[in-house]
Amino acid sequence: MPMPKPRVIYWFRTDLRLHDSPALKAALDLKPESLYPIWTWDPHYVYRARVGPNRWKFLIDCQNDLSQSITKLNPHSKLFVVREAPQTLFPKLFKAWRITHLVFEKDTDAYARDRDTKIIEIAKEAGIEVVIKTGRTLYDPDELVKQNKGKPTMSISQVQAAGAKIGEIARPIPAPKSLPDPGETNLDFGQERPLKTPDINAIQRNGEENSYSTLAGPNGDFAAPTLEELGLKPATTPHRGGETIALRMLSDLSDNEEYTATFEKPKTAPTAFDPQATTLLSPHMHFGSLSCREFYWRVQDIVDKHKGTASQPPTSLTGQLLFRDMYFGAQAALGYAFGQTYNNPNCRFIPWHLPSDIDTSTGLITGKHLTDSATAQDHFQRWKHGRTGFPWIDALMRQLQHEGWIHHLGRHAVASFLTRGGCYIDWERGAEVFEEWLIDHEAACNIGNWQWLSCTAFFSQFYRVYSPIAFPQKWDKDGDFVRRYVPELRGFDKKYIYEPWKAPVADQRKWGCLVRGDGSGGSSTSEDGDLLVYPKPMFDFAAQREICLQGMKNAYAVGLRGDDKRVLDGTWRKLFDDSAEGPTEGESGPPGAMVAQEDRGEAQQAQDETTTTTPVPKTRGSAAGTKRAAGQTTLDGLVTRKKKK
DNA sequence: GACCCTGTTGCCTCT
DNA sequence: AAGAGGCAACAGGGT
Repeated sequence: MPMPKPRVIYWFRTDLRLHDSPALKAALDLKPESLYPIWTWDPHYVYRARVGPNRWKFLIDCQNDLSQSITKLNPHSKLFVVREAPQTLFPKLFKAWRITHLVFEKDTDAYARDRDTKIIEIAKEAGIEVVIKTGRTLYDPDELVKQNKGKPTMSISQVQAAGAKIGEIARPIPAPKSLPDPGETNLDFGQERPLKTPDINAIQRNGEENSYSTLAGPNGDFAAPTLEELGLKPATTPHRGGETIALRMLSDLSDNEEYTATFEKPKTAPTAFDPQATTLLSPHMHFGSLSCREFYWRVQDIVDKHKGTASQPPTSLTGQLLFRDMYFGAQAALGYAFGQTYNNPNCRFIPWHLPSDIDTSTGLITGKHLTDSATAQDHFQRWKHGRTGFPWIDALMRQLQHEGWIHHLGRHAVASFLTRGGCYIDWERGAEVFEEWLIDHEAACNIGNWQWLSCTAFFSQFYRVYSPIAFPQKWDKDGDFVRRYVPELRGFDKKYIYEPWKAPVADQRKWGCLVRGDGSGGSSTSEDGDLLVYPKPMFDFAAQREICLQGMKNAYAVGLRGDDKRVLDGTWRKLFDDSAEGPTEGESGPPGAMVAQEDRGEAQQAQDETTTTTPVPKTRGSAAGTKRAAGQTTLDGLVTRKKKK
């Protein structure tokens, strides 16, 4: 019996490009009779992962651009976006389109591994040959871990040592010059629709989510969806996706040889916004609209030309990619546990405020959090929505929400502020907000960076606290960045731009904005005329910094990791004073840093904004009262609390 | 065990 | 005006 000619599904995921795709090359090397470029509409992304309209928009840009590029190579082809989960869709497609091979790029994200394992099983059962190639990172994360003695990669030197053992980073592969036709694209089968609830992205929508109404979309043409089809609110980001744009941006970068060769990340300005000080290529890296090897070699060839004056990893441009690989290696080694403190052997345990709710049957965080302190909950909301009263922090958070991107050092500033250097709130809360809003959200990098900045893993010098006043002044003495994103303060003298509450009220009036309240009334006009309002700072930063330092010092001295038995069973509390910062009262309690809470119905929980729950006083134990009365809005009186032992 | 060095990106004061 | 040193001090790897 002659071998059937290959009929191949190429499954696009986080590799939305034609240039330098090792997996796509493998598909073409099969010399297929038919090649189907497919995107499957995974309900995990639609309903379970946090994705705001800006990242959706970037993804759809990438899909449309890729589809057009495919059509340019073969007018009969395009990106076929099929609106069903891959687990149920593929068996039907295999049959209907007489598929022989399934090809895709390896993905080591925790969820992706689970999904792909299942897909491989399904394909095997259907007699389909599966071809998987590494291509998302410089090195295969699993190989990197293997060469790092099987341990998660926790420093750049480990990555460099393990990478050296693997060998030279591959040169990019040119884009294909032609693509085979797809075969027939009949859909003579039913559509399996996912459960629409729980929908973690309900708050992102202002319309009905309709993307599962038909397999091939509303026009039956397999087109990429629109934000309207997804029922999403309009996107506000000025940044655009797609391989065409990414390659142009890379060319613009490499045209500027001096910038490319001498780039040092810590010297770039987080306050620059027109244009930004860094490459803006991170979202393209995430969606694969630019290959990391394409970027690596374009830069490295320029660096080699400028020996002597060129910057070196880790601060150089290629160094940034090494950090990316480092975080992928850590994630590949730890799986789901990488994304949380609970049960994570690599992560320090610190009893932050607003701890994650944990499903003890799976050992995984649920995506909800518990409110141990009404004050912390208020701080969190004010941080998230850019009304802390610290202009530098508020400007960054507003830029993040509106544009979906902020400079790396800006991320440091807001992350330090939320966790170890300000609010003493769980880094997992911050990571969730970044997941929701960043257009370049990469799970491994986001989680890793939050652990870094909160000093729970990768980094430990917690006494290096970022000041919301001094830090931005290194680059922006005049406060132009604040004026751009916090327009209420546009008229303020530079002397007060980072500390507007210190300005005399007469000057505040003259400059058109009063500093008062907590920002809950918005930034519109005050009751007395045309004056704008900007909130007072939500705490005394210097005092709060001391509280955090003491808390960190104490937690470090206790020295627990996330997988310590005492963390798992809640008895870690014995090791902390009741008065220590965080939900530390009593000697035993719920797992992790969870706090007792009243039973609440699912419906009630779903009504709360994303992950928040209403504050509930603790009832455990007689001595275990609330350290802070619900509704308390300042930390006055706590700042002089004496040190533990 | 003691010491030293390194670690992408702190702040403040002094020179 | 850029750089050094003090601040009170971390982990991890090497000797």
